[in-house]
Parts: sequence; C-alpha cells; structure tokens
Amino acid sequence: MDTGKYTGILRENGIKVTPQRLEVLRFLDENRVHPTADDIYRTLKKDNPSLSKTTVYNVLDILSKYGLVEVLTISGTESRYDYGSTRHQHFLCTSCGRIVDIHIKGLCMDCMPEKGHKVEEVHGYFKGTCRDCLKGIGA
Amino acid sequence: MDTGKYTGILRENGIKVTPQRLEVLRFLDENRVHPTADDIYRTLKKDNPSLSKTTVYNVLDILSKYGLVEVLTISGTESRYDYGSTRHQHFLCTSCGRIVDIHIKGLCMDCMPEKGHKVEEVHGYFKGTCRDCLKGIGA
DNA sequence: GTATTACGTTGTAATCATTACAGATTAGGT
DNA sequence: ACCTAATCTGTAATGATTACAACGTAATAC
Ligand SMILES: [Mn+2]
Ligand SMILES: [Mn+2]
Ligand SMILES: [Zn+2]
Ligand SMILES: [Zn+2]
Repeated sequence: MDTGKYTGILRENGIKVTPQRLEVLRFLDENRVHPTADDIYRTLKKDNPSLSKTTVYNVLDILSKYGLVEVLTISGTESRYDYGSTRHQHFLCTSCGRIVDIHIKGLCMDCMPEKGHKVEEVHGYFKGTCRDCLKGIGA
Repeated sequence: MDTGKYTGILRENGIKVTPQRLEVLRFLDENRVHPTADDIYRTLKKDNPSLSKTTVYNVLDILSKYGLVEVLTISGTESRYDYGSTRHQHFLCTSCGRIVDIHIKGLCMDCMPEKGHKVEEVHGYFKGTCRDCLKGIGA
C-alpha cells in the first residue's frame, strides 16, 4: 500500500509512527514547493479537522532533527520546509515569493573544514527575479 | 573629523543625512559582529535616549536598499546586519549563536544565470559548531 | 484484563521580531 | 528665518513561533 512508504521511513529512523507524522511527511513528499508550516497546516486541516498547528510544528521539528526535512530560512520572515532532498541550492524570487531549486554543477560548497569549524549544514541562497516573473508570467 | 566619513558615505549615495543614520552606520562599521536590530537599538539608545526602534528598522531598511548593508537571514528568527562588505560567506554556530565570516577562495557562487533567473543576491550559509565551542571556549 | 506510564496531540495563551500608523520634529532649500 | 517634504518617535497591530497544561492513546507492568 501507499501509507507503508512513510511508515517505513519513520520506523527506519526510530521515530514513532502517528497519523499526523505520516500526513506531514506525505504532504512534503508530494508537494515539493518548500511550503510554510501554515501551508501544510491549512491543507491537511481539510481532511483532518482536529489537526493542531502546534502538532505541525512538532512534527516538522522532529523530522528536521532526524534529517528527513531541511529547514530553509531564506525568506527571513518564515521557515520553509524541504523534503529529504539531495544536495541542492535555493533561489528566492523577490517578486512572486516562490523558492525554486538550483542545481549547481561542480560547485562543492561542502567539505571545507575552514579554520577548524565543524560544518554540519551548507546552504546556498540566491535571490532575485525568477524567469517567469521576468517574462511577466509571475504569480 | 570622524563623522565626516559617514556623512560622505550617505551623501555619495544620495541618502539624506540624519544623526540617526550616521549613528547606525558608524555602529555597523565599528561592530562587525552581524548585530541584530535590537543589538543596535539597545547600544545606541544609551547615548541617544530618544532613539526609537522603528527608526533603527527604517535606517537599516534604507541602508540595505542602497546596498550599504547586507541583511542576513541565516538565523531564521531574526535578521542580522553586515556592514558594506566585500563578498564573503557566513557560518552560524548553533552552539553560541555567533555568526563568523567565511572567506572561500576560488569559489564563485556568483555569476550563474541559471535557467534565466536574474540573480541579485548570493548567500553562502554554513551551520555547525565553531572552533571556540569545539574547544569548550564558546559563549 | 486492568492499572500504569510515557508519549503525542490539541487549544490557548504568551513571546518576540517586525510593521503600520499618526502625530511631532527636523533637514535643506528658499 | 520660513516652508515643506522627509524623517523620527511611541504605540498599537501583526504574524510566526513557542510554552504550557489538559486530554488522548498506545505500549508496558502487574
Ligand atoms: Mn529544494
Ligand atoms: Mn559578514
Ligand atoms: Zn517570480
Ligand atoms: Zn560557537
């Protein structure tokens, strides 16, 4: 079945399985647009009226602690969440607010033990105007 | 004199000169620790009791619009401000909260017209544990 | 099978950074 | 020394996130 996929992911990471955790995980997997906590909450609330926003935050918290989701602070005003994800960078369009993935080839931002700091996360944040907005198609 | 330095910087950019703007600019120049708006406010308030926090935000706003300061969103919870500055990257220590400059040689994160997006800002954000905290000296 | 216990969820209230706004003040040109 | 537009100030509103306490649930102990 389908729910088995996310059950497995949680189990493999030693995270207790709950319906709320499964739903958030599934939403992030199926909606790769770097949603906010509120985006997730509002959407899931429709089929799950008892869902609490606190729970969404709690779930996102634990998922990020276990490295299943990445927290993006690129927008400055709210956190955005990215499912699992191979290493890639992000571009924030200051016109439409969308965050798009950027894949930079041959750019190793990782692996630099600069001055003895222990690096655990690497983020490349670009800002500007996205292609669609440049063409006048933007949101 | 000394205040002339910042007066000149503002004039060159066509920004009207006010005591508040001079003070914020001087503070950022002399305190290169990526302070928050509140850090700036609390410090300047001592010698300038009538200073309003709104003014600090307004000044930081205009300075960033003219490219005189860079706004960092690395911490996620609050903006940090960086004076003028040549191109460099930032490392956030998740233990002590300090943001330290990282200078990566030969790494050009700039100049990539990826997929037609117009890139206006480039930020390299690293997170982890800083050297001092690793040694147990951390704040 | 029931009591115990730990963990998760929920709703509400608090927090904290930032923004909105309206009235007082000031910089810069006349 | 005026005038006017721009700036500054204090307070109130906003919005995201966190704190907290009551409640639900599911595993474990007896
Ligand atoms: Mn992404
Ligand atoms: Mn810096
Ligand atoms: Zn856009
Ligand atoms: Zn540190």
